Amino acid sequence: MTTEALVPVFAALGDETRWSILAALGEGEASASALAGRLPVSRQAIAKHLAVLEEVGLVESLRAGREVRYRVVGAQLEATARRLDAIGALWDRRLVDIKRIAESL
Amino acid sequence: MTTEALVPVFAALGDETRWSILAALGEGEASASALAGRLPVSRQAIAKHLAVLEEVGLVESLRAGREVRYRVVGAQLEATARRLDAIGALWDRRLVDIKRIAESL
DNA sequence: CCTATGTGCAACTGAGGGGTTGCATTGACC
DNA sequence: GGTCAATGCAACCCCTCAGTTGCACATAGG
Repeated sequence: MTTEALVPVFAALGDETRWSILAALGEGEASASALAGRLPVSRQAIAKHLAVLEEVGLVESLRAGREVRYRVVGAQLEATARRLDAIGALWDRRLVDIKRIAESL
Repeated sequence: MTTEALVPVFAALGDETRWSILAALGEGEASASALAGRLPVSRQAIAKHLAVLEEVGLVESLRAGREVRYRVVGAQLEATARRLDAIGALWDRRLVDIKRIAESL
């Protein structure tokens, strides 16, 4: 569930409208139509965004009769955050190494 | 230095070529021309990417005579990771609250 | 001084993505 | 069964952006 490629996740997070959707979903599950009532974009636009978000695991869907409710997946955000932090630490470590080498000259 | 809007940072991270650049810079400082020798894109394309990365604080530049060397900023990645983790935790907490409410019925 | 190399600026092209409208379909409810 | 609301699908527009080429400018080195 967390083995997804991470670049597409960032691409998904690099859009203001999708953050609006995530923020709205953060206050509780909602369907595409319900979200369309709260955001200044059409239902189809929201449906596309939800498809993107679900593709990268930031959101999950549940059928409830004729409607499809979406829920935010905090775990995916946290997993992404951990990976990002690990990479940053790696880069920092390398810079530290270079500095140490320079100081030892 | 870490008070930047975070959506543009994710947009910057949502591109494979930019990750290639970051990975290459992770092995040490380099100029745009040097990077162009290692990556399958033109120098100007890399220059544009570096401008984007510098704009969001993921990279910093240093003039060295006639060339401009770029360096990755691990701290910015880590700061972004922390913010991401905080948001994920918020959403998780809310889901927990909902669950607790449901169980108390 | 002349040449090499590294940058910067500008214009252009092509593809992808955000957004829209319209229509078909499916399921809930009287 | 008929109606209404929610979803799904498809075509389309527009704009952004990644990438290119071409040329002008600056600087290190012989």
